[in-house]
Amino acid sequence: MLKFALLGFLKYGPHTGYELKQTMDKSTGHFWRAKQSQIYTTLKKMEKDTLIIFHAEPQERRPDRRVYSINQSGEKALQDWLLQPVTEIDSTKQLFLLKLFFSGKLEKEAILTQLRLLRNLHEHQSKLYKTESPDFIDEITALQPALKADAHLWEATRRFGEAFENMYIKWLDETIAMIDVKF
Amino acid sequence: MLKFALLGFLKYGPHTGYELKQTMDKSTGHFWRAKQSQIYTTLKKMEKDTLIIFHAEPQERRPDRRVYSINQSGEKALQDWLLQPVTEIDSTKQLFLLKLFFSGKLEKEAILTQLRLLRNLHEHQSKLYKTESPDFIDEITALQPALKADAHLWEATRRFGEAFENMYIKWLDETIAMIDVKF
DNA sequence: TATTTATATATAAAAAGTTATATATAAACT
DNA sequence: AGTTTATATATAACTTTTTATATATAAATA
Repeated sequence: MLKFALLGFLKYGPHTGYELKQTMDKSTGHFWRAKQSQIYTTLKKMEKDTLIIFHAEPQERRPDRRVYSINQSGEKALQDWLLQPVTEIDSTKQLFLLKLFFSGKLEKEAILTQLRLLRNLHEHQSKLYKTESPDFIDEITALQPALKADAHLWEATRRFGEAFENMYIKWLDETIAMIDVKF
Repeated sequence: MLKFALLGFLKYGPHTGYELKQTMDKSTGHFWRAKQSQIYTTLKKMEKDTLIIFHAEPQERRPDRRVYSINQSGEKALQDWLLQPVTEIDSTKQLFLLKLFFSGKLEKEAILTQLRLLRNLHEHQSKLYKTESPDFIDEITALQPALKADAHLWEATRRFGEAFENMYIKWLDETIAMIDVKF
């Protein structure tokens, strides 16, 4: 699936592997990220499959910079994927829930400690979402009117993150309260 | 991480690979599942690493039933993992958000179609959570008082699923409304 | 001045997860 | 009577992802 993320970014313009990593971390990082090594190997494979091309910029005493661009068959693959009807809910692996599920034999305080640690982490994440520039849609629309729809959808994914964190913190608070009472 | 899920289930008693698959699908299936092939290969590896043992029950005209049990080093590995302080938020890959993020150039109706398809799926999932036996905690506590704490934590994971689905549907409705107005 | 961070490439090895396949019986359904 | 589902085992091949490592410069920070 990383393939489609990379095609998506390349649709906006040519990028090197390094740039794709930076861009991805900053934009889709909350719901889709990849290690640098995976990005490089996936780009290689995509180039072999002729979804993208690259031109090499020679550098002194370093490997060439490989600037990748999407081509027609890449654009088609991206479009097909975007239009392919959604048939399944994303299966999300929640490692923390797995841990909690098997924590029945731990001491009450040990369970509460884990829940409180996670609460701090989500509190922090929640603040990050809330401080992300709230008027960037207007800014982008002013500078690049062609990206107006894109900006609205990017903002929708940010709102998802915000809603997710709010839900998570509420659930943690309720679970902490439940354990306080029942354990 | 599947290793810890399997250790967790084996802590409750011996299971075959087949039984582990069934039990996992029914209990942690919403936030952690695995293919049968992965379960079998992981059990093999865990046995080699002496976290679990098995005794073979011969069967006629079939491979032996391998009934796996957790041993002391498996119990220690599980306990260490449960008590290891949580330091990170689960990184959840949301394929749908990725798709939406890159959908800015699609027609309005194409985006709305995808959002509505996903809404149906989440509506269905939400109902599943709500119809899961609400008084199973009392039932388990009556039959097996030793599992009281476990049952409360299992119920907490169910509540998470319910809260997640509610949040998701609300976000989908807001996003559909936003697109209706802004696109 | 020394260390760290950012820029920039890339590969090797291992772990985790998916898809496909093979075998076989019994019970339930059409 | 024929098909599907549930029970039960398991491997092969492949894809995806993570972890670790190697190289090298320039700029910023301590």
